[in-house]
Amino acid sequence: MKIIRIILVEDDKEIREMTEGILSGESDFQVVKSFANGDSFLKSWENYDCDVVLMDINMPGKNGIECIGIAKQLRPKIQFLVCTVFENPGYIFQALCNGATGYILKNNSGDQLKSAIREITQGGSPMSASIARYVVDSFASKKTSAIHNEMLTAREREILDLLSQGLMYKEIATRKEIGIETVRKHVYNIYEKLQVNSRTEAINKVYGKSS
Amino acid sequence: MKIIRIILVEDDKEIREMTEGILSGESDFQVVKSFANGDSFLKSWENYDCDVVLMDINMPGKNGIECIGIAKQLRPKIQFLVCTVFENPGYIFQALCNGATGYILKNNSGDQLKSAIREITQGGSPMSASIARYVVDSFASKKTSAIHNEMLTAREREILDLLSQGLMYKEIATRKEIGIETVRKHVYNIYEKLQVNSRTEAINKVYGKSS
DNA sequence: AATATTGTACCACTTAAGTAGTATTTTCAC
DNA sequence: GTGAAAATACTACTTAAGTGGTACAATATT
Repeated sequence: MKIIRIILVEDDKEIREMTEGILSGESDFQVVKSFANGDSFLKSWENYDCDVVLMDINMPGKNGIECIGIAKQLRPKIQFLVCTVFENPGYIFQALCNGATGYILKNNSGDQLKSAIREITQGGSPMSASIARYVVDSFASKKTSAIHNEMLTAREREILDLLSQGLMYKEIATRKEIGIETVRKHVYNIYEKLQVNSRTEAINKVYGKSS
Repeated sequence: MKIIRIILVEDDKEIREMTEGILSGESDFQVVKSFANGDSFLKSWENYDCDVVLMDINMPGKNGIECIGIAKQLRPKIQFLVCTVFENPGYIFQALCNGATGYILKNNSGDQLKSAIREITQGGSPMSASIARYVVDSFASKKTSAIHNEMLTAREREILDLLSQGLMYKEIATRKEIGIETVRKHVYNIYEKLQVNSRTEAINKVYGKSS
């Protein structure tokens, strides 16, 4: 059995020790080091080999999100699992953008924590139910774009897609095997339908700018 | 105990009947209707009250993703749980954008299917491990933008921001109270640093475009 | 069969964007 | 205060993008 080596970063002493207790009861877990705040973590975490870092967010000094941002770039293979009481969407997305691969809430049971750690080492992304819902909902908002899209014909959507990739008319013409003048006309029609008058405006209108 | 009413959409007869069997064994589940394809689902699904729609993707006629897009707009409160063999990122994001709240793979066990259905009705977003990882990774890629951003000066980032909004050089010049030639120069420098040669490329490079 | 839509194509024109230099001033760090 | 970096400004030029027509063939739609 492969041992999962874990670093703990948690400022609350009681929670930290309790977590250590929960994890050390498992034969496939090994807590190699605990840190009481982000600053001390950043100072010496690289001296400890590990697979997973269990990270609190709210801590004196550098917070957990910043720590992840810094540490993930140095060791991209290490999985960072956020464990916090904060269910705030801002924190969630920041953490994920900075390189966290999982995000669970502290009110989860010990069993859930254990399975989250196992899941994250096996290519999953454990999230508490409400967190996952926030994440998934962040995609749903982009649906509006599709509404605008319905005004466009299939061909126009294809052109718009290439347009959004930054291709020149010439390149679009080549790819679609049509004349550049035809591309020009399609684009003209697209802009008219979308009520815009430049490539960038069209992209912003359709492919959105939500987050 | 609240009964969860379920609609099944699945073209493979064997899988459909097996799923019905699994679900009907639970006292809190009730399969109110099964459809063998997207077209027949769209035709009459509104006649059946339900809480959750379990949706396959690959089907003759309209596929599951399209069905979700249409149905979710009519009844936003209903939860759509995709259940498919496809682990393709394109499908995943399309499904979520169209209104799916969960996405699980068919190789999941019956128990996992059951808990996914319960989770989705309780405000969660069940995803198979690998699916969740795809979703989470889609956020991480945006971090790279910050790296590129660091190459730019504060002023250049301001210009780039306006650029991304589709403003003309003239407008940018007015807003920043500088000459249009200066804008031109800034943009030139930005493009050089980002190694691109058009507005759209720059935007794609910095403000993401992963999916 | 008649009509509307869509995709294709061309022309002529205007405006905006991008390229590449040089030069001056401001600002910030040392 | 000197030097480096950044912001500003100008000129000159090339290329791409956008505007607004017309026209015709291939598909839908009715």
